[in-house]
Order: sequence, then structure tokens, then C-alpha cells
Amino acid sequence: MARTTGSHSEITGPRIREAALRLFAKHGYAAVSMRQIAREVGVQVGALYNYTPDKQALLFSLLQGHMDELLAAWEAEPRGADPLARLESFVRFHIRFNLARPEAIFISYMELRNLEPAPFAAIESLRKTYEQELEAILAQGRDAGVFQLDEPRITAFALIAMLTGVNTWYRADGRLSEPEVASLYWDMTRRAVGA
Amino acid sequence: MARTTGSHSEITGPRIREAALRLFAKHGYAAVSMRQIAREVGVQVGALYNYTPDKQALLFSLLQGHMDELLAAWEAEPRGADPLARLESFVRFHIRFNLARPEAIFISYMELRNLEPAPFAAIESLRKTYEQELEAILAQGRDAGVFQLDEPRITAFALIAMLTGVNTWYRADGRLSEPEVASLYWDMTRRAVGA
DNA sequence: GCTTGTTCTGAACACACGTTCAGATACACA
DNA sequence: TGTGTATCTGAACGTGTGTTCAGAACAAGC
Repeated sequence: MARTTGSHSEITGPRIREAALRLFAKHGYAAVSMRQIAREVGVQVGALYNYTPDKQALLFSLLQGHMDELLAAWEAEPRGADPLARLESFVRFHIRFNLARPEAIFISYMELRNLEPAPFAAIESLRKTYEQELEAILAQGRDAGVFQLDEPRITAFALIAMLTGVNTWYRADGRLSEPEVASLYWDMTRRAVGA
Repeated sequence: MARTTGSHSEITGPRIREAALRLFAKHGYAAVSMRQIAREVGVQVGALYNYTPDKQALLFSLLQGHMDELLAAWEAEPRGADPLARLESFVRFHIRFNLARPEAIFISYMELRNLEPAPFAAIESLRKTYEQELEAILAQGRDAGVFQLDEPRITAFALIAMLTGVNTWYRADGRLSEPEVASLYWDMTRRAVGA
């Protein structure tokens, strides 16, 4: 009754994060207990506190990790030559990235209110950075005369909401493949911005 | 220490529902306790159980009430003569209705997972009915040759997600009025469906 | 003024919560 | 093989949870 055989922080740490992510996404942060997470990992509650100072820090860490990954992945994405190509890149990237991480996306949109003001502001700032990437593409396209829109920021909000909505209905074993879905959304996007 | 002066079910009942709606929207269903709701109403916990058999039934009642109201309001909306006019009606109705009830909209999208399977299915069915209203308009417009789209259902999902997103950023004291916002979204919608 | 039904209080129930910590065991390295 | 560190257990802490219910005070109609 103490350290168990085969126990390693490089194993237990990620397993805790994965279990927390899955449970938070399924039941909601407030509805999930630390004991539930521990049970999923196969460990006693106390052991969790070797990996997080408290429950909220665990949520924050998941959210921040996700946002960092999102921004890094977009940064690494090859960007198109012109605004139209860049917009298409964004649309396809957003759908591909989101469909690969439905749980992280879910908690990023649902559990922000469970953060204290300071952590909340930190995540909000990262999200804003991402939104501004799209907003910049839209503004450039408008200035270049390829997009017809008056409000780049609001258009960005509208498009991101539309694209993120894919996660609510898409099923990997459904009728349409992910690239097909991306093409459908790209068509709507292109038309919505008047290109 | 018993029935208090001026106490009436026609007064306390709605106040409980309003307090629950506000608190659920702000903190989430699981994070709100029955004692918190009671405190907001100015009553002891036990009194709540004159109005709901349990906590989850209170949530379900709020969700169902909201969906019924939504469907009834759309039913009462004057419908346009052709698919294009009907689509514009839908867009403006959706934005107007949602912006008037941000809290109900919020919990309708966030707290479904806190319902047991049967109540969940009941709400999902109502939501589906609403989505099919839009889907029907889109299919009619496509058949009439006024809309260019291949997938009415997916287009409906995309548009509803886009329109509902207004609630995440709109502020009544902001730069744009509600009708201005509705017109912006109507422009995007019209173009997205190729009309 | 009395009676009947409505509405609420106050206390209690059993259980779950997040968090802490001393002690015990396994691992890593000398 | 022995020593120090990393990791986990088991138990406990105080507090909060949803829910129940007997009894008390009010409202309404006669």
C-alpha cells in the first residue's frame, strides 16, 4: 500500500489528463469528481495531487494545452498565396483540427465559465488570437476587392461558429467523409464572403 | 416558522424557474445547488420541492418550456410567399428570438448532457423539429432553383450554428443594433445558399 | 370566527465532495 | 547491496449535496 509497481509520472501524468479530458467532455467539469478521474486511471484520489495543485488547475491546463496546440498547428499550416487561398486553408484546417479533437473542442467552449477570472482571461486571449487570424484574412480579402463584406470581425465570428458546428453532427462512420464535409463548408464559406 | 405571509404558488413558482434559469446559465446545472436557488428566491430548500419532484425535472421543465415556446413562436411567425422570403423570415426570427432569451438558449445547448436518456430524447426531438423547418425551406428553394446547395440538412446545421453564434458576442449596448446584425447575417445566409 | 387546504420552515438523513498527509513501497543509481 | 527519491495508498478533515418530512403559520371561503 504505497508506490505501485510500474508507476511512472510519464505514464500516470498523461493518463490523468486523458481521463479528465474525456470525463469533462462527457459529463461536464462540475459533474465530474476527482475520485471519478482517479478510478478511470486506476489510482487513488490522493495520487492526482502529485500532478495538479487542484481540480481547476487541471481544467485550465487542458484548455491551455489545447489552445497552444491549435495556434501552433495553424502557425505550421502552409498558407495560401492570396486571401482566397488563405481562407480556404483556414476552413479546411479548422474542420480537420476540430474533428480530430472533439473532446478538447467541447470543453473549450463549455467549461470556460468554470475558470476564475485570471485563467479565464488567459484562455480568452488565446482564443481571440485565433479569431484575429481569420479576421485578418477577411480584411485583406476585402481590401483586395475579392471579398464582399462590411464587418470582418463579425464575419469571422459567424464563420467560426458555423465551422465549429460540424462537431455537433459529424460522425466518422457517416455518409460523408471529412474532406467531403470540408468541401461543403468551403463552398458555403466562399459564397458567404462573396468570392 | 412555517408558511410565510404573502406566499403564493403563482408567485413562488415562476420565481423559482427564473432563478434556476439564471443560475444554470451562469454557473452550469451541476455547479448550482438547490440551496443556491432557494437563497435566490428567498426561501428554504424544502420549499422548492413543492414545485419540482427533483433537480433534474426542474432543468427538463426549463428546457422543454423553452423549446415549446420556440416552436410556437415560429409557428405564429408570418411566413413568406416564396422560399427566399421564408428563409429571410427564419434568419431574422432566429436571431430575434435567441437574443431575447440568451439564458434559455445557453442552457438548451449546454445542459442537455445532464438529462437522463428519456428526457434527453424528448428535447432532442423538439430540436430536430425546429431544424427540419429550416431544412424544408432549403429543400424547397433548391427544388425551385433559387438556392444552390446539395445538402439541405447539412446546410441547415451550418446556418443554425452560425446564427446561434450571435449570442456569444452580441451586446445590447454595442455598436450594432439587433436589426443591423440580423441584416448582416441575412446577407451572409443569402449568399451562402447561392441566392 | 372556524375550518380546510396551501405554503413554508427547520431539522435531519446518508452520502459525496475537494483536499491533505503520514507512511509505505518501488525505482534509480552508486 | 544500500541509499535517496519518486510515487502511491489509505484514512481522515470539514463542508456541501439532493432529498424528505412533521409540524407550524398563513390564506380563503363559509
